Amino acid sequence: MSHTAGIRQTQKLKTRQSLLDAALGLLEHQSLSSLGLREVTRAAGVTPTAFYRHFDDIAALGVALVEQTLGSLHGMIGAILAETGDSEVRLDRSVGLITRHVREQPAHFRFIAREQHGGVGPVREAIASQLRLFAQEVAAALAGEPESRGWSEEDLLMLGGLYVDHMVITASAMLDAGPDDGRTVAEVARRRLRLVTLGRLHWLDDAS
Amino acid sequence: MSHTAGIRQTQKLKTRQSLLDAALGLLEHQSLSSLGLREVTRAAGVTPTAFYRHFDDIAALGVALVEQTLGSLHGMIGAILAETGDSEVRLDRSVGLITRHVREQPAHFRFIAREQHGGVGPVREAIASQLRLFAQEVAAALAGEPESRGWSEEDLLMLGGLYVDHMVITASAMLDAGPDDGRTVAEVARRRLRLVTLGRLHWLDDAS
DNA sequence: TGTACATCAGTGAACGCGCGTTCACTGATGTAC
DNA sequence: TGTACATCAGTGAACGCGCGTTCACTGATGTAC
Repeated sequence: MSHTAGIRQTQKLKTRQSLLDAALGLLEHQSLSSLGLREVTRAAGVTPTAFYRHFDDIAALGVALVEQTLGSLHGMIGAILAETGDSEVRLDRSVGLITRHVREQPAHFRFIAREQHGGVGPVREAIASQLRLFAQEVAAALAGEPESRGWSEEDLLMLGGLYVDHMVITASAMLDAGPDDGRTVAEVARRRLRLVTLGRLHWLDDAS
Repeated sequence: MSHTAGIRQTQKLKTRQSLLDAALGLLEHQSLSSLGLREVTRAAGVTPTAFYRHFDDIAALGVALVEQTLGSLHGMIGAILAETGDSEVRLDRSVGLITRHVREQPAHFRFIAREQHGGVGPVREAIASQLRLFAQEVAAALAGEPESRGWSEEDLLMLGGLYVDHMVITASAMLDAGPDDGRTVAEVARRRLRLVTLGRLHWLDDAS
């Protein structure tokens, strides 16, 4: 009933986090379905059997990793879109923000890009579910803008999904590119966003 | 020096194809990096050692699979875009063609979607290289259209890449969707394409 | 505060199993004359 | 066409290895009185 965490629980959470961190590190150069339980515990500095105190199997660890990785990004989208100002400026900031996040936490984005269509069902579903949430958040943010007057909810969700997919693609391209090609990737991402935004502005031009 | 294939070579190619087919089948429910050599040979009906007569390792088989899978799709894009007529009709046909291909050869598309960002480097590179080629083909086809007057080569390539990425996303969404949701996926894909096409038509509207 | 017992995160040994790779081989196919 | 030899795709046994999972355990932390 106490609200402060006991020593035991604190230590347990620390070990759990070690497992997650170790796994994320290892996943930078391989995919989840080839990640071994012993490999993870070895990197985390615990015995293989300790793993079972925290997760049923590697797939369960993967799902936890998805939630931790994408959960921390909620709100980030709203923050970008809430900004006012010239659309070109906002566009620059959006791309810049993605670039920065990818450079700061490459392993997180690599993991999501890799497992979005990877071989582990529960993880795929967890990612799809989170990305659907993101698309809804974007749609909700777009709905409040004057440019969205007259848009159906369905179309807003379509556009939100388009932006989210674009972000994932951009992040993935950033990761594949060397540090030199990063600028090129960002520039192409900016142009794509510009084109999509143009399409958005003319979506209701002609109902015939 | 003979131009007709000998019995030996014919048989060897047949076995090689068995290995590729068996692997593709197994990859429907797992990713390449967790695919075992023995697993493949077992499914193909040959001994494990026979594998080495055809490929150095599983990664090499993966690269061959990429070439076989994506190589057969070249030209398909040109065929769509070469069609004349109302843009709405062309758009419908494009989505319809993807839908059909995905339904006919789900394993091929699943493989590409999964390994595009998968854990096997050489395979990722082979896919990226093929998709770059597709983007160039699309750009070349677009260049011939009146709507592309005044477009820089760079922008055409950007748009080509956008279309290709969109196709991959659509194919992947098709695969994830049940047969019932297929219509919804196709409808959303159509709207996205429409929006991108709208953006294309207004790309040069305002140079200020 | 002190004591006696319960809980449970992490240990370490043990298991059976399938893996990738090696090696010497077989016998059908190909080639030279 | 027939013969003698070379090639080489596929075989089958054997290897050492790391895997996931089980089990009984230890000892620090938590709890009841």
